[in-house]
Amino acid sequence: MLSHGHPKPPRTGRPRSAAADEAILEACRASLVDLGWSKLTMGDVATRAGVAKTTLYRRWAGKNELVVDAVAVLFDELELPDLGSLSADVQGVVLQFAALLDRPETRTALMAVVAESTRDDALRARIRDSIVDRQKRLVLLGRQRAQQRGELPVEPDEASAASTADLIFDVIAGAVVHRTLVSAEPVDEDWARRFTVLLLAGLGAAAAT
Amino acid sequence: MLSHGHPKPPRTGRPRSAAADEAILEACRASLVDLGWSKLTMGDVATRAGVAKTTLYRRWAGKNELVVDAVAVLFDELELPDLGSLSADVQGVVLQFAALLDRPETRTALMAVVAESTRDDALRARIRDSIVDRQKRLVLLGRQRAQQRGELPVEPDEASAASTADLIFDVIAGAVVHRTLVSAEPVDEDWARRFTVLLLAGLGAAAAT
DNA sequence: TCCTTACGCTACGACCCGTAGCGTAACTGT
DNA sequence: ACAGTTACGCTACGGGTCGTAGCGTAAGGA
Repeated sequence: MLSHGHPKPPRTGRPRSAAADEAILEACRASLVDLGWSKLTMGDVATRAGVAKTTLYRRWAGKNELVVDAVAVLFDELELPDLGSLSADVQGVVLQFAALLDRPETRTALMAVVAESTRDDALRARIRDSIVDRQKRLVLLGRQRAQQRGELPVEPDEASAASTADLIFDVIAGAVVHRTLVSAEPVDEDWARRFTVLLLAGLGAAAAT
Repeated sequence: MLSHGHPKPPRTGRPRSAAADEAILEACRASLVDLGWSKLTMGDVATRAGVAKTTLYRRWAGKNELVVDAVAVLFDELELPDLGSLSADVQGVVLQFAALLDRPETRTALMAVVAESTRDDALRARIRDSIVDRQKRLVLLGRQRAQQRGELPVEPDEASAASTADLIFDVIAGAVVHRTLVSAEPVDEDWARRFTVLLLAGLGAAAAT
């Protein structure tokens, strides 16, 4: 879904082509694979999608916004499979996130749009809404399940619970991204297992404090 | 030092101006602050540095390589102060790294060049040599000190020791970068303390495995 | 002094940007 | 059926950046 709170879908005139929307996003992802972020151009995406360049500019302000929407849908497939234990759940989501970062579209696009967002608050908000929150949801859901299983205590203080979740989220997402894109080494089962052991042990200690 | 193993410094002819080198890198950092990564141009850097645009291209292949070198020197100031305990050392290096990421030059440049490096192996090697290894050095030094203090056991297996160090490095650097640039929330003393508690407890558990 | 390399400067073709203008297509209300 | 409204495709354009070539000059070394 790319509805970002469109205030006015006008009730008259020719409606926008939903097929064109999907064709453009698909063409954008293909262009990311072939050309990468830096060499991707609006004209190329338009040509691949079979639409006019002006059509792109009627829907997106520029390259940044278009790529965020094109990549965001890939994060929809992130699910938290209930594997029976917190350890297995964490390991599963780590491997799932790593698999997403293995795709050439996300590799080249994710860091680039985050870099752009350091000077563009609206872009950062768009990334947060359509990408980051989708990941953070998994952390919150995973904690909830662990609490139901009795693996984690139910924190009474709501504010501290939220900041702990933020901490966990930054550690998980940050470590996987750094391992994949900076260290450029694979996130395999062995790494995921070692990381999960470290994280859960740390979680227990942090809760005791 | 920006010597990247220059194979042949020619022994004849007019030597390159070292003053121009420094002026260009300084101009590049200033341009990053004012314009950000995406709007930074080679022409603008040349004008600020008071040199001709062709002089830039004689030394750097393009914007990516220039910015890496311009930002790399900022990572020279990273030090591991001996604060007496592993906990204090980790906390100190986290805050130091966060302070570096608070600078507008690094905020806008670091993620951008990493994004570019996903499609450019030579660029990734340059980043590794001049930036990543400078950070990783702190992790190795910190572990060495902790082992001398008896806070960490000396691992007999060299391979597993290396991969553990890699894991720690990705967790620390990844979490700080993600917190700062993706979550866009400050790495203050409280966050650093909570993160350190989590990391060290996890480290102990990982060593026991 | 000659040779070699670096530098500043200008100019250039190529590419991409983002927009304006226009004719046409699609859908809506009367 | 018809007029009103919006989307679309297409062309063209000024503006900007890229990366390079060419030339004359400056700064060292044999």
